[in-house]
Amino acid sequence: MEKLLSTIKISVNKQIYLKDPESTELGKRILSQSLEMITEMGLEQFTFRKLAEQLGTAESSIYRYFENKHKLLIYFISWYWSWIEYQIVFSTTNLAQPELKLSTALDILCQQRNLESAPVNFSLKHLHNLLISESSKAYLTKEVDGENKSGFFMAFKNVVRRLEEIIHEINPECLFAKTLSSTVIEGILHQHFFAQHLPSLTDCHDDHIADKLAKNYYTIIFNSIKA
Amino acid sequence: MEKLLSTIKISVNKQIYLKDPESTELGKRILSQSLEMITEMGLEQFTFRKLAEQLGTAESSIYRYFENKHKLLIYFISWYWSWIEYQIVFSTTNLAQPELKLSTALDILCQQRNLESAPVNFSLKHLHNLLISESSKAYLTKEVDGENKSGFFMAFKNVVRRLEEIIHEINPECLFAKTLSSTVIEGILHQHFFAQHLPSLTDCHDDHIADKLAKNYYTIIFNSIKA
DNA sequence: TATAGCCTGATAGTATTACTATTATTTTAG
DNA sequence: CTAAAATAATAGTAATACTATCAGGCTATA
Repeated sequence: MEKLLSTIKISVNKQIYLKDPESTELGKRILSQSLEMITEMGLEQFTFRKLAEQLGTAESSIYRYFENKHKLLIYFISWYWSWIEYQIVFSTTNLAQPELKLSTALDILCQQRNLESAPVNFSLKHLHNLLISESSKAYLTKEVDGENKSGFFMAFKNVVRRLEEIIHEINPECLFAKTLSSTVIEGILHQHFFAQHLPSLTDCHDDHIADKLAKNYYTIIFNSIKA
Repeated sequence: MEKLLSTIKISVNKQIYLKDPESTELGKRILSQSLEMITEMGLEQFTFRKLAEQLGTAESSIYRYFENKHKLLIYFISWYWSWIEYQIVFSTTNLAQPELKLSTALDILCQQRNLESAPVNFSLKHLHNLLISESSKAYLTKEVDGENKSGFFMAFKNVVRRLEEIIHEINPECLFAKTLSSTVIEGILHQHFFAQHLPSLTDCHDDHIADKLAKNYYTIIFNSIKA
């Protein structure tokens, strides 16, 4: 899997950026440095000015890659879900039992599997933390309808659809597979956040959190659709 | 119930505001007008300056009630969950069957029951929309730990605990009641948002959405904890 | 009835943010 | 080697998120 992963490239909707950041050295530095800064200081405190300072470049150079920090956020989120989808498809294709597909997909969604083999220069650990803390902000805006039309949330919707399909393989009669799928996928991220900051809202704590989350959500999905 | 509701007052943690907005005419106007403006233009576009303009007052007068718009958001969210908790407790106490408690609590959480009897001058419909679109932003910040220590999220945590208790009444052995409860409560709000803006992520659409949500989440919870 | 104090409204000011524009310099490609 | 593209440096603007000051009106108590 590692070898294959090093040959594929996750591609992101071209409307999200002005200039492909993966295509130049500066672009790559923008990605890795901004990811680190956003996870460290939070999206609200992060600005292109601070990023330019850290990179020893000009604000205007960054604006040539991304219109604003919201688009940069969407870029990371889109990249993340494309990568998750790739892993789910790669790991579940050819599995005979749909139950095994479900547990495999959940392992991937909960980051139970190894992260360290994707073909990028930025930190996947940081990316996961970005998703945990910031991803809801990407769509909870007044611009959501326009951005949805532009396909900015396609990668996320594709992952929801993949899980939905696995659910329907287990029980084709299930009438709430979309709701269950999106609830669980969002829920996993929020539970990570709760474990770090609001622990009374979750049963899944620091140690082996990915394992616990994957098991609990497996039970929730599997039992929900069995009746 | 209506009579009783008109005599109780939902109280909000005093650290959230500088001066109780329910205590003066201006304060009440701040609440109802800001609620309308936030749901209309979104939290990001909403400013105290615009609010002051609409109210025909000065920005500085508003700052005497709330430190900033984040605190105002927390005020509304806190008020909302206190009110939901009140309704859940009021409606489920003395019910014999825990399954009925569950469906009652879910009806309330999904807004399946009548909203129009709470003792306030602001719109509960707008408040619900505020929660749908903005509530996650209250805690997805770098200040979450400090604000949690100050008790700003207590009202929300209480509601999660109420649902958790009902789940444990149905099955005291359930090992993931907190996760299930917080996932469903957050999920309900997000499903409302998806129905409005990202419909491919939900099975619950416009017509009778509250009813569908309540039924689906009842099935999800009930089956999850039965095994 | 006087007076002290609080609330409000008006005005002004500051630091920061989120950009846009211009131009000079460096890098790269043919 | 030259043209074009990319970058860096500088400057500037409108808006935001406040903070500070002060005058006028109303209100509670002595």
